Amino acid sequence: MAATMKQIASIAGVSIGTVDRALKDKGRVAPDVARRIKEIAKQLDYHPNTIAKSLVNKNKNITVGVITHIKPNRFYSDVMKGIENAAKEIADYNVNVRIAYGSEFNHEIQLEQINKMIEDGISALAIVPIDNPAIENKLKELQEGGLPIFFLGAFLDNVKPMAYIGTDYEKAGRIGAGLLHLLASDNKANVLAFSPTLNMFNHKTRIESLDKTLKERYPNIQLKGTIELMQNPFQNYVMVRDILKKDNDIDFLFTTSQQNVIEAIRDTIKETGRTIRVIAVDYNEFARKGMQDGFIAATISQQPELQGYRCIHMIFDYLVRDIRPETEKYFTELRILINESLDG
Amino acid sequence: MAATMKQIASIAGVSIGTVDRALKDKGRVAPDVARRIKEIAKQLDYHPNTIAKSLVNKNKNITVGVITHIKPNRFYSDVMKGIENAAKEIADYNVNVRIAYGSEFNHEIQLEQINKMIEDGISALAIVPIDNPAIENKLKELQEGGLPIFFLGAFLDNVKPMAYIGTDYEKAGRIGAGLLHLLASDNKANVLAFSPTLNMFNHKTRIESLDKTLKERYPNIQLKGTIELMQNPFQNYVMVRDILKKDNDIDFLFTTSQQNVIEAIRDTIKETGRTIRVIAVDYNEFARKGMQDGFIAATISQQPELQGYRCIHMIFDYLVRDIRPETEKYFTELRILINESLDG
DNA sequence: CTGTTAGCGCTTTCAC
DNA sequence: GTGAAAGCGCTAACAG
Repeated sequence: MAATMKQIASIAGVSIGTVDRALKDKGRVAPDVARRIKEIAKQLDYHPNTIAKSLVNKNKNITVGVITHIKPNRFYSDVMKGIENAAKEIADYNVNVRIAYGSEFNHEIQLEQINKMIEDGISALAIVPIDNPAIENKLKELQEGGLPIFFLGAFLDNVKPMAYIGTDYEKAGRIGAGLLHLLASDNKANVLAFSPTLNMFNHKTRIESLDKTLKERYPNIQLKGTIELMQNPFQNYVMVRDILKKDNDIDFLFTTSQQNVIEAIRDTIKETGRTIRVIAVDYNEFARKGMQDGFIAATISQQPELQGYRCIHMIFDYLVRDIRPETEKYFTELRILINESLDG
Repeated sequence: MAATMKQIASIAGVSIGTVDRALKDKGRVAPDVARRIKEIAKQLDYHPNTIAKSLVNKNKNITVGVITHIKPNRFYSDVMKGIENAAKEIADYNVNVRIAYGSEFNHEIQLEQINKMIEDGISALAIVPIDNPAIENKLKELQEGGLPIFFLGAFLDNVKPMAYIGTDYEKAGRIGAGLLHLLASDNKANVLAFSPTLNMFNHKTRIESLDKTLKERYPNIQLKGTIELMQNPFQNYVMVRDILKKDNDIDFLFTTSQQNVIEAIRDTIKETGRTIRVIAVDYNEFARKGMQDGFIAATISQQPELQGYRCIHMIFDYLVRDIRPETEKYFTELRILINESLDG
C-alpha cells in the first residue's frame, strides 16, 4: 500500500500542510521538522499520487501548445493524428492541447503563433521549429524564461530543448544500407538514390549515412549517385523515368515513398521488363502498393504517428508527473516493413 | 471543458446523487427524471472522469491476477518485465497486480493457483492457460460467472476470453518467408528449418505458415525439411552441426534464436567456410551476436515485453475505464531486425 | 512557522 | 425516490 501525505503527517506528528511544504521545499517549515518529514517519506518510499494531483489541476488550466511548420501534409498529418490521440487521453487529467498549423516554412507566421500562445498562456511548447534567427532568438528567450520547449521532427542548434522527438536520420541511412546488403548478399551491386532536397539536414544526413555505411561495411554495393527531387511531381516523374532508362547498370534504388517517384519506377519496370528492387523510406499507400507489386523489397517507416503521440506524452509526464525525459534526443523506432508485414 | 455530474445535476435541478443513479441505471429514480438526466448528459457529451473514479477505487481494492504456465524462462521473463512495468504504472490508480508462476506445464499447480486467487478475490485474470480439461472447465465456469479472463500467449479453444494477447504465429511464418525471398530474390534456394517441438500449436503453425507462403508466393525457395529440436541443448548442438555438415545444398536456415542452435551454426560456418544465411525468430543476445557476426541476416522479434505490458493495460482499461478490447485477438507487432537496427 | 479547510469529480452510505 | 455528506490524495489559500 503506497504511503500518503496523511500517513507521513500522522507519524511526524504534524499537519498535512506542513508535510506538503516540507516535501516541496516551499519554505516556512522549521529545518529540523523538514528533515524529519523527508526522512519519514523516504522510509515509507513515498511518491506523490499522480492522479490525485491531476484532479487538483482542474484549477490550474494547464495547456500544451503545438506549432507546426507547414499545413498538415501526408507525413505530418500522421504526426498530428498521434498528437490528437494523446490529447484525448490526457484530457481527463485536465491538460489541454492547443494546435496551430504554420504554412510553408513561413517564419513570420510561426513567430506570430508563438507570441499568441505565450500571451494566452501555455505550460509547455511542442514545435517543429523553422530555421530562422528570429524564431531561434524567441525560443531561446522563452526557454531561458523557464518554458519547457520540445522539438518535434526538426532542430535548432542554438536552443536547448527539453527534448527532441523525431527520426534518427543517420540510422535510417544505416538501415537502408543494411537492407541493400540483404538484397545483394556479397555480390557486386549498384544503387541509385532519389531524395528530396539535400538542402534539408534530414535528407542530407540520411543519404550521407547510407553512403558511409555502404562504403564501410558493404563495399561491394556502390551508391552511384543521388538524384535530388524537385517540387513539381510531374517533372519528377519524367526525370526518374528518363534516368532509369538511361542507366542500365542500376540494380537497386533507395528512395522516399513519393507517389511520383514510385509510379515512375513502376512504369519503367513494366515498360522495360528490367529487374529493379527498391528500398523505400516512409510507409504510405504508394509504398504498400509497391510492396504488393513486388518491386519494393522493403520500406523503412519512421512512425510519424508515434512521434506525435510520444511527444505529447513526454510533455505530459514532465508537467504532471514530474518525469523529465530520459534522453535529450528521443528517436522513434525505425520499422522495417516487407510485403508480409502488411497482411493479416 | 468536459462536463461533470455536478453540472448535469444543476441543469436538471436534481442532486448529484440522483444523476449518479440515473446514469448508471441503479434504479430508485423516477423514469422521467432519469430520461431527462440522460438526455442532458448526451447533450453535454458527458464522460465520467477516469481519474476521479480511480481515486475512489481506493476503497475497492481491485487486483488483477496473473498466472503463467512455467517458471520465467528467457522469453517469459521478458513478458513478466512488461507486466511489472505496467503494474507500476497502474498502481496510482489503486489497481494491484498479483503474479503466480506455474511450473513445467503442470495443470494441477495451475488449477490450485487459480483457486487461490479466486478465493482471495480478483477482478480479472490474465493467464497462460495449460491445455487440460480441468483448467478448461474451471476457466469456463469462472468466465460464465462473470470474471473477465485474458489469455496471454496461449489459447484454449472452448473458453471465450475477453481477449487473447500474443504472437501471430501464422504471420511470423509469412514474414519468415518474405525475408527469405529478400535474400534469394528470384534465384533457386533451399531452406532448412529448426523448430522447438512441433507438438506445440505455436511452433507448428509458424512452420506450416512458412512452408505455405513459400509454396504460394515464392516457389523458387524450397523448404527442404524441418528439424525438431530436443530438450537437451548439447544434443541439439551436436545434431545441428551434423546435419549442416551433411547437407551441402542448404542456402538458408530458419530457426528460433536458441543458444545451442545459433552456436552450432556459427561453429559450422567457421569450420567449413560455407556461406549460410539465417533468418531467426526471437531477439536475444545470441541473435544479436549472430547478426553482428553477419550470418544471421535478420531476426523476427515477437516483442514479449510489449505483450505483457499491453495485456495488463488492456485489463486496466477494461476494469477502470470501461473500455472493452477492440479485437478478440490482439497480436503484438512482429518486428524485423537487422544488424543496423541495433546500433545507435 | 504551522494548522485548517475547501475543493477537484466521483462513489457510496445513510437519512429523509 | 431523492438529497446530503463523507472521503479518496493532493494543492492552495488563509488563519493563527
